[in-house]
Amino acid sequence: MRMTIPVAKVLAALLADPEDPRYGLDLMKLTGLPSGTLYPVLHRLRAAGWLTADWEEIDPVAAGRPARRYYRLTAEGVRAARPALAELRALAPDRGPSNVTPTGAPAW
Amino acid sequence: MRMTIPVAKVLAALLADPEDPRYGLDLMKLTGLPSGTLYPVLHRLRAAGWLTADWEEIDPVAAGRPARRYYRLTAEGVRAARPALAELRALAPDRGPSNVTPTGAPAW
DNA sequence: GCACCCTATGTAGAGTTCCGATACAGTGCC
DNA sequence: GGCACTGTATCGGAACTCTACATAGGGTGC
Repeated sequence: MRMTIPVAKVLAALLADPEDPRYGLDLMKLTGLPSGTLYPVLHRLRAAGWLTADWEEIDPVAAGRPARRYYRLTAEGVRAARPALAELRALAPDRGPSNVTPTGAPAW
Repeated sequence: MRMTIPVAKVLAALLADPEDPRYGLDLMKLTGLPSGTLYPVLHRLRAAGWLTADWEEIDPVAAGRPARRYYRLTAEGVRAARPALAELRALAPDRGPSNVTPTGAPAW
C-alpha cells in the first residue's frame, strides 16, 4: 500500500472514528477529493485489506435515494494507518522555523 | 506546484533551516528518497521558483570529490512551503482515536 | 414529455509522478 | 585493471491523480 496524500486523507477521515463507517459521497466531502480519485483509492485500500465495503440494505424507492456503500477500517487498517499518518505529521514541524520574521527578514 | 509526499519531504528538509543550503546526496539521506525521485522533484521546485541551485566552486582534484550542487529555498519557496506543510500536518490528528483500547475492544 | 438538478457509485483516458536501474566522472586503494 | 566511494543526473515502465463522462433513480419546473 503506497502512501500518497489522497490515501492519507481517506485514512484520516476514517480514523477519526473507526467505529463509524463512511460512504463515498460523505468521504468526498470530508476529504475534498473528486470521485475519480476517491473510488480508486477505496478500491486499493480494500484490496490491501485495510477496509471493508458493505452495501446499505435499504429499498432505494422507499428511501428516495440510491443505496450507499459503507466503508469501515479493518483492525489491520487501523493498526497500519496510525503510524503512517504519524510519519506524515512528523514531516511538518510544530511551528515554522523562527529565524525568519514575518517580513521575510532574518531575525538576527 | 503539486504537493506530494516526496515534495513535502524535500521542503521539510530545506525548511528546517532555510539559510543552510543542502546538496543532492545530503537531501537523499535526509529525506530517504532515491535519486530517481529526488532530482526530478528538485528540478520541478526550481522550475516553480521555489529554490535555487548553485554549483560549489571548488577544485575537485584538490578536494578529492566531485563538486556539489547546493539547493536553497527562495523567499517565495519559504512563503509557499510553510502553509503547504501545515496543511499536511492538519490531516493527521494529534493523537489516535481514544475510543478503542489497545486490545481492540471499544472503551464503552 | 423533457430539461434539469440531486443523490449515489463508478470508469476512461490523458497527464503527472515515482523509483529501480543505469550512466557518467573523478578519487582512492590494492 | 577492478572495486568502492562521492557526486549529479536521466530513462522507462509502473503507479497514481484527476477532469470528464457514464449510469441510474427521484424530484421539480414548464
